[in-house]
Amino acid sequence: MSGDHGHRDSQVNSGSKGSDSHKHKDKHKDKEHRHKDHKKDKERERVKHSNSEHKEHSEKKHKDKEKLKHSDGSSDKHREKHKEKDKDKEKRREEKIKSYHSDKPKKEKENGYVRDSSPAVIKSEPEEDNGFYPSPQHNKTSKRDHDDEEFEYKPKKVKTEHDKKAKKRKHDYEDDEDDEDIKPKKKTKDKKVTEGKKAKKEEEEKWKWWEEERYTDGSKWRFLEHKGPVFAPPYEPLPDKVKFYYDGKAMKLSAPAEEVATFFAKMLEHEYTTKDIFRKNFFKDWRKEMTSEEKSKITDLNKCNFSEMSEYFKAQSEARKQMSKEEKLKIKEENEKTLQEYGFCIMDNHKERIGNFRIEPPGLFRGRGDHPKMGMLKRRIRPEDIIINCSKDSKHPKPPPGSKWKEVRHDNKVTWLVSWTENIQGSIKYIMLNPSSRIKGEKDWQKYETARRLKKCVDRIRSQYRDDWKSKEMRIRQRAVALYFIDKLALRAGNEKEEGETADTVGCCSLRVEHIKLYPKIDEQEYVVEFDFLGKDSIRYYNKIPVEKRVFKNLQLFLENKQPEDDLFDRLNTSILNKHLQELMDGLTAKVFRTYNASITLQQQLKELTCPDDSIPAKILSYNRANRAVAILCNHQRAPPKTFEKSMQTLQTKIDEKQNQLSTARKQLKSAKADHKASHDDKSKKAVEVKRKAVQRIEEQLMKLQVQATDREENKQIALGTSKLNYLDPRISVAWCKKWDVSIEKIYNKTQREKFAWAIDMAEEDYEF
DNA sequence: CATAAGACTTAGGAGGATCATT
DNA sequence: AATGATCCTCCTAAGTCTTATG
Repeated sequence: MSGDHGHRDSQVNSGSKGSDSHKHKDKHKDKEHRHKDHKKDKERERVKHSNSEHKEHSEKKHKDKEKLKHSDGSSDKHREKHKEKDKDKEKRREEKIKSYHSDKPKKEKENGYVRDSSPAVIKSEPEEDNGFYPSPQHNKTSKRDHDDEEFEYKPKKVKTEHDKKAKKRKHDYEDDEDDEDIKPKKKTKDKKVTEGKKAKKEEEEKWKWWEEERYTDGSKWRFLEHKGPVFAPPYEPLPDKVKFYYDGKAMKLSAPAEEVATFFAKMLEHEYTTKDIFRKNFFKDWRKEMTSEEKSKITDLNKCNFSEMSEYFKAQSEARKQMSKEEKLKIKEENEKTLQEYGFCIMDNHKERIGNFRIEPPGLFRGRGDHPKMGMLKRRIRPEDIIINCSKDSKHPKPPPGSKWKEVRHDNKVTWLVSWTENIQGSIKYIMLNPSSRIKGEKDWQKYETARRLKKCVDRIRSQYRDDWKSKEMRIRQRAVALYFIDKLALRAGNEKEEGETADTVGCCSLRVEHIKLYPKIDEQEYVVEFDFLGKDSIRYYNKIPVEKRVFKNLQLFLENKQPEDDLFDRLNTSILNKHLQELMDGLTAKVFRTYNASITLQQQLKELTCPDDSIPAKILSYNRANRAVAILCNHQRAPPKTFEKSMQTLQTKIDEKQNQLSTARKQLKSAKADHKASHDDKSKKAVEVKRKAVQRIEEQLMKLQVQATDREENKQIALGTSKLNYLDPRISVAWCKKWDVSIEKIYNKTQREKFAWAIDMAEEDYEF
């Protein structure tokens, strides 16, 4: 793919050579992408630069005179000429409160154990076990061999039953591969027993899969039984009174055509429906559903009037909101029932929650950003499209009466229960387990362990890629510069995408010339690179950042003789990069850097920002700020809430009111004091106390409001959720909570606590990422 | 090797549920 | 109780990376 980029049409972008391709026309024109104002870039910078892990070693002088050969043998005209004393331009953010931590790295356990699969009774995690599933009697297998990076650690047997003794035991595998040597013998839980006994009891019933051994033969389970998916409800034709009009005349549509029409009608309010591509795609697919009469009659979407249908749906949703309590309750119970029936499966003796047990209903495809396929019909999935995956010896799910599954297979090398092929991109969709499940949790845990292993060798890797900036080979220089971006800026890898099939977005390896600008000198800074491109989900990445001279020179070199739409790294792709990374560290891929940098940033920001004397709300603000630093690093954005300005205003009004209250209260306190001085009697003394309390209370309230305001303002267009859920080692947060006596509920909601149960259970306050 | 298919993680938004305020 | 703000859950698209295939 990178080979053919030579001469793309670029009229839109820079007006140079017109030619054959239209690929990149109009990009960045779509107002719908959030082009965030650049305010936050400042903040991004701040965060980055305060990240000591990222500190760039200021260079001595390198005379790099050596010639660089393109690997195709072309020329050595690229030489770098300048001596340099490449200064660390980065201003560090002044140190805040310094660590109150002893900072000595404690050794943590890696999750490198081997599961012992002795059979156990089914534990039902969710409160009620309705006895729906027969208990599987097999699973007699013993040891599973190990398949991943944690080989080095000696396995230890852990029993599966969950009596109290069992749970006190900590899996203590030390990794022996490095310099740390002390085993902090974790004393069995010395944690306080503050929790109510009810909570405690429940907790004890939870299955602690993390105390068990893992499969090591590549199999994901031994036994799997489930009820299959829940299908979308069948189409219910509109009442006759709801009319569709074509060219001003009412027209009764056949059921299939009507159904597709309702999809459009339901989106009428959305600006999607005003877009050309959307309308074109929709109309094309809609016509396919029409009878031949309809097809011949309906030839112009602009003559279609869906407004009655649209009104009807609005009225319906209004009616739904107005439903009585009982009706709502009934629906809720209904949902609960399907959840209980279809929402769980049995995997290896445990009842586990399924993530998405409902099949995606038909509708119009809504791609993100400038998606060429937006508006296409996403067709209804039937049992005949469905592949079921389960144990041979399980009770197989039954297809709905009168239908058959496409296939039933028994593949325990994969984790999914159900799959089907979607018609828009032709990709496969799956039904898998909930994040709280063992199978997801283990993987998640392992992800963080890999990132922690990177921590141990990141210095080596960094110095290596710095060396590689000087390589004679172009491909190596490109690889090294790309890796630098991935490490420093937490960019995504950037796989190639099929042109014209998806929105035009890029990641690191797929950056094009047009996505960066070089400024040898700008605003007091040297060697500045400006990034401006659309990343995943068409979220804009904008950043202007000084880089090391050598990187800058390399970039200039990479840009030579290229058109804006050419690949910046024309000799690199993600598989080359990942292959290289694999050689540097077992299990290392580009995305590990994101995880690593995110987690290490959180840990470090928490250290920096948390003041021991702060109140709990202030500590939580600090936590949110640390979280925010990560979100900025990873460019996790959100649309500013619709009502943001207004709600900010009301909050400000409240603050003003509070301030007035406060000054009144202070005056009263003063005069009470004066009274007391004059009279010295008991009564006035009491009055003083009362007023004092009042002032104090109001001060606290005011503080809280102000904290809230700051937090909200800073969070305007930053999404914290994604990093919290996917990038931050939860043990860092758990440890922080323990250390500062902040209850975990303040940081994680219920779902999050379920997902991170392993971390909550095992991390102590001295946990070090 | 290159490419496609497959599996699984990461992502922001919609809309309902819940909470706070009046 | 009504209303509005906020939180949470679900949804499913869009990535990454691995594995299979030619």
